[in-house]
Amino acid sequence: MADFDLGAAFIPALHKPAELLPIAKHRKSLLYLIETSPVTIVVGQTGSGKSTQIPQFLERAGWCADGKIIGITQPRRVAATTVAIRVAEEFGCDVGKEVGYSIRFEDATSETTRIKFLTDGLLIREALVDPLLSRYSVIMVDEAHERSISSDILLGLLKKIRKKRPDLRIIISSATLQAEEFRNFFSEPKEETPNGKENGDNASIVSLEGRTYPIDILYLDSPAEDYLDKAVSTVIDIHTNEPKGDILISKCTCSRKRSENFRKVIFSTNISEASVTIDGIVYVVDSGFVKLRAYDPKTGIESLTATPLSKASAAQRAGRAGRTKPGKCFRLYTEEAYQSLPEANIPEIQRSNLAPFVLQLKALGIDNVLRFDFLAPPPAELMVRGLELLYSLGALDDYAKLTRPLGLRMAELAVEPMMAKTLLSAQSFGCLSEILTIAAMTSLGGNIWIQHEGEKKKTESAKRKFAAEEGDQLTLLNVYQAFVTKGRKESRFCHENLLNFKLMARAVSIRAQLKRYLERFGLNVDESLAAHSTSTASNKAEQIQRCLTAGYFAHAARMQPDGTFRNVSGTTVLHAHPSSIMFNRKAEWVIFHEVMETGNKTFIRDITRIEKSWLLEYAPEFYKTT
DNA sequence: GAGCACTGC
Repeated sequence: MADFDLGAAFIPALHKPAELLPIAKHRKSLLYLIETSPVTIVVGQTGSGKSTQIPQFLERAGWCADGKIIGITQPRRVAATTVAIRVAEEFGCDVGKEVGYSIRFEDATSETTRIKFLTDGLLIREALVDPLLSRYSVIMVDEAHERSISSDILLGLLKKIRKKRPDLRIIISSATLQAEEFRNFFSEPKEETPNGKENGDNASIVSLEGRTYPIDILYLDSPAEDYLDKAVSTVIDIHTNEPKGDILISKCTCSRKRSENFRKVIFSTNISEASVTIDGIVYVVDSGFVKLRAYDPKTGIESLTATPLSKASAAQRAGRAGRTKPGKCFRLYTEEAYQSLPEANIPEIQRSNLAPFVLQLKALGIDNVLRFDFLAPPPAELMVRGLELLYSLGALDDYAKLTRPLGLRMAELAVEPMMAKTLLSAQSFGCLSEILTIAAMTSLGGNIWIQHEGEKKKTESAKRKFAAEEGDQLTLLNVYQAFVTKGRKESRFCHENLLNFKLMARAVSIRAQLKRYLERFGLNVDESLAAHSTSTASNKAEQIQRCLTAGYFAHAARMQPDGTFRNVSGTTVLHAHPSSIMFNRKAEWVIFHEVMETGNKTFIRDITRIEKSWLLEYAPEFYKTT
C-alpha cells in the first residue's frame, strides 16, 4: 500500500511555466497578425497569459530593435506593478531594467527599459508631452472591455495617432462579448468594391482559449422578495448540499462571514469582478445588482445607486466559479429577468462628470471635443456641462479655446478643475502652502479617520481635536500640519489620533507632486508661513476661505432654517454629511468639495463657511443673474 | 446621525 500523500510531499508551482500556457502555441500566428495588421484585438480568459507573454513575444521578435519600447496599459496601479514584476522574473532581469513599470509616484523604468507597464491614465498624460507617443512601437491596452473613461479616451487617441504613425501597432485585450465593438471602431468605413461592400481589414480578432472549467448556471423559479435573505439561504443550501469549495457572493455592499468546517464564504462588492481573483472559488452567488455611479448633467450631482447588472457582468461573475474545477453559479433572479438585462453596462464616459477629460482633450490639442472620435460618444449634455464649468473657471475662452497659461496649467495639475483653479489662485491670496495641503488632503477621496467597531465616540473626539471653526478644509489642514510637525510623519501619531497612516503618507506624496508642478509653473511655495502668530492666523483663515470660493463658487449652498442646505438656485435640498465638521453646525453660506446622492438623500462633503459677497466678488459672471 | 462600487493622474 505505497499510497503516499502527494499533497504533503509536493508544493504546487506558484506560476505555470510559460511554455505550458495555451498562448505559447499561438505565438507565430499572433506575431504574424500584429506584423500585418495595425490593430489586433486579443480575446482571452484570465490565465491565458496574454498580458505577460505577448510583450515578451514582441520583444524577442525585434519590436524594440530601433530603441523603441513596448507599452502595456492597465486600468489599475496594482496590475501594472504585479504584471511587470512577473514579466521581469520570466525575462530574467530586475524590475526597472529591460522590464519596468510606471505609475503615479513610482517610476521603475530606465534607459534600458524595453517593456513598460503603465496605467492608462498615465499614458494619456505622456501624450501631453509626446503627442504621437513616438517612443512606442507597440501599445497594448489591457482590460479594455472594462470601459474605463481613460481607456476609452486612450483608444480614441490611438486611433488618431495611428493615422500619422502607420508603423505603430495597437493591441487591445478584451473579453469575448466586447471584441466586435473594438474591431468596428478601428475598421475603416466600408468601401464599395467590385465584389460589393467590404470591411476594412485594419483590425483583426484573435481568440486564445484559457483554462476554464464548465460552470452550471442556476436561476430562481420565481423572483426573490429580498435578495439578501435569499443570498443567505442559498449559502446555507450550498453548505449543506454541495461538495467542498469556497463561495463568492457578489452583492452591493461588503461584509465578511465564516461558516463551520472552514468553507470560505466571501461577500464581495464588484471588486470581485475586476480587481481581485480569489483561489478556490467553486460557487458563485450573484445578487443580480451592481452599485453604479452616475452623474446628472442637469443638477451636477453624482449618485450611487444599486441597479440591475448587465449580461456581461453576470458572465464575469459566473466565470469566477470555474477557475480551479467545474463550478456552479446561483443567480438570485429568474431566467426571464436575465433575458431582459442590458448586454453591457453603460460605459463610464457616458455617465460621468466630463469636465476633467474635456480639459485633458483640449490640452492634447483636440479643440473640437464634440467631434472627437469616441468609442462611445457621451451625451451632448454631459459635454456641454463640462465645457460650461471650464469656461466659468476661466480655463476656456469665449471661443472654447484653452486659455494660456491658466487652462493649460489646470490641465497639467493632477486634481479636478475646481481644485486646480483654487491652487492656481492661491498665490494671489497669500495661502499657497495651505491650499497645497488642502488639495492633497481632499483628493485622498477617502475617510482619513479610523473607526473601530463600537468606538464611534472615540473617533469623534479624536476629530474634534483638529476641528476648525471655518469648516472641513481647514480641519484637514490642521490634521496635516500636526502630522508633519508634531507627528513627524510617524505611524504612532496616527495610531494615537485614530488616523489612517497610509492615507496620510499618500497626502504627503500628492502634496509634493503638486508642489513640483507649481514650481515648474514658476510659482514659489513659501513654506515658512506654516508657523504664524495667532493675530495673522484669522486673517490667513479668511484668505483660505476666499481662495476656496474662487475655485468652488459653482459648489455654493445656503443654509435653511431647518438646518438643511439648498443650492444657489434653490432647486435642490442638500444635507451636510454626518462626517462633516459642519454637520449640525450653523452657517449661512458655504462651499463644498463634493456632492453625492445615495439612497434618497443628497449629501455634501468637505464644507467651508464663506460670505455671500465673496461669490459675487470672485464669480460675478456666474452669479450675475441671481 | 451616514454606513457610499471601483479606479486613476
